[in-house]
Amino acid sequence: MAVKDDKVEELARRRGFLWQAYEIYGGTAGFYDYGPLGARLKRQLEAEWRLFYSLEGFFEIESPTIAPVSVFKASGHLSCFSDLAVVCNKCDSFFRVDEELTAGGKCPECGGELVAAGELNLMFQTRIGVPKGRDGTRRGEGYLRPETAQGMFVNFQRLLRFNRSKLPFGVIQLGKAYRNEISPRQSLIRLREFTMAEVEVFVDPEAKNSHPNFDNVRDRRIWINPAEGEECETSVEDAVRNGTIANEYLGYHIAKVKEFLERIGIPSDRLRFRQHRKDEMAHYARDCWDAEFMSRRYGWMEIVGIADRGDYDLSAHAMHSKVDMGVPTQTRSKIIPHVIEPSYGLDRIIYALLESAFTEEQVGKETRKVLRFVPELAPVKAAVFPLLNRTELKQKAEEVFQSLKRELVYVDYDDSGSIGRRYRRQDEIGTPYCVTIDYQTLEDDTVTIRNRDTMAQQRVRIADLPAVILADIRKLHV
RNA sequence: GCGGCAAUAGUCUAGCGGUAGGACACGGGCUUCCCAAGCCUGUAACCCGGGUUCGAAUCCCGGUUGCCGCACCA
Repeated sequence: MAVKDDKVEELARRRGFLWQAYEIYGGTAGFYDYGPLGARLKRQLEAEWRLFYSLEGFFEIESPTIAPVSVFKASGHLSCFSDLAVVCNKCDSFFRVDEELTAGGKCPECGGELVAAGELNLMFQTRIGVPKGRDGTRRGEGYLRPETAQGMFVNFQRLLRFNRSKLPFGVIQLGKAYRNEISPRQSLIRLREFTMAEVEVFVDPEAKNSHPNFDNVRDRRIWINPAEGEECETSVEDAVRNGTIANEYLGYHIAKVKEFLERIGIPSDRLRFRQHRKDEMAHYARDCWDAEFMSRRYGWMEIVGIADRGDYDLSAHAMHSKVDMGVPTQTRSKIIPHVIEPSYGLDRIIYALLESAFTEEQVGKETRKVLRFVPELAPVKAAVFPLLNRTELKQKAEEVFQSLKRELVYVDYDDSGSIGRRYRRQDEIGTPYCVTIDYQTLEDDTVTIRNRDTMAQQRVRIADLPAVILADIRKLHV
């Protein structure tokens, strides 16, 4: 609030998309509220995502957000998150303990002495049930999940049986995850509580190079930034064949991620796929590509991670739980499937959507601000106005409003101020269609539909209104 | 976490020790036959807690939040 805000974020706050959480108590960093329009935008994004992966034949589950410590001992999150931290007693610089940096060592910044600063744990810890046993021992140690993925791995046996013991199959999960970030910043980019949408594809490791639908994506063009070599545009097929992308499954899902992001309105010229270098890869990953969005405000930012997790998770849970995660095969002994995981950060995608939808243009002396959402995601699908503030027009407009609402649900009515002002209000929240009732309507039951992007109007019969608007919305779904 | 800077209506801001002002937005009314027009009118703010002072939005201290840099981002 202090510094002049970015226009997109100012609009998002003013019009009810995004608010700092717990504002009346001064706010809490890393937490955001979605206001009425933001929540609607997000719900619709989630619906599109479900639809997209359900069409792949994947099934959705919903696991708890709290898990006992044993899950994270197995997954590696506990040890990878619980490193000790040291702090310099001279300049207060803060470091994660490693071979070079230990308590008693020298600060690389100023040469001061490093002292232990406690545990650096990025997971929120909690207690499940009564925190102490009769003998005084602590128990019920639990954590808020830092990713939704573990819920799918720990249920692998159930899921496999559900799929009648066949590979491959895909499972999706959408929900909150929590990371106690040291310094959350940049609005929706680094939150402490955020929404993930994760896909786990379980595949026979020997089948990773023969995805049944690879033909559908082989010619897709993608911008890649590989760990070694130059950033370039390439086809999915070439990147897989020359080994830049490790296998067909990974290539296929990179292509699907791009398809989804384009569908929801992220322009492809602001998208690239960047490969992680060995030293930045997560503890579970063999290969990892980030879908990155070019933000005008923050530069390249990760919005989706597509990882080849190998058999890391299933093997780890098999070992810790002593439950067999193997899958019987016809010709070989049991195998542990590999996992290909596209993991979407939905809040970051909401930010990317807001930024890429936002445009300003000069109309006469005024600046017209428009959020050019794809109609599927627009939080208000249509608005109905009486041309003038006259009883007979208002009555008719109210009728049209009520009937349109039954079809489209998310419809606004507005009779305040001039017609131009009302168009602008709707432009600012991205409403794709504005329906205006004028005197001709009273004579022949036709209205004008005004298009958000072109500002052009067409006259249609009231009876045809829902069909005309729905047809336009569905056109985008081919 | 560290350092620097900042915090005034819904939004953007003026004021910088002595009655808190504007613009836009928003509500009500008038006007208006299609793109933020005009007129009248109304609502609305000094981040929180301490201190200094006769008096604090203003100065000092602490906290919170935000921005920038460093670190962190499994």
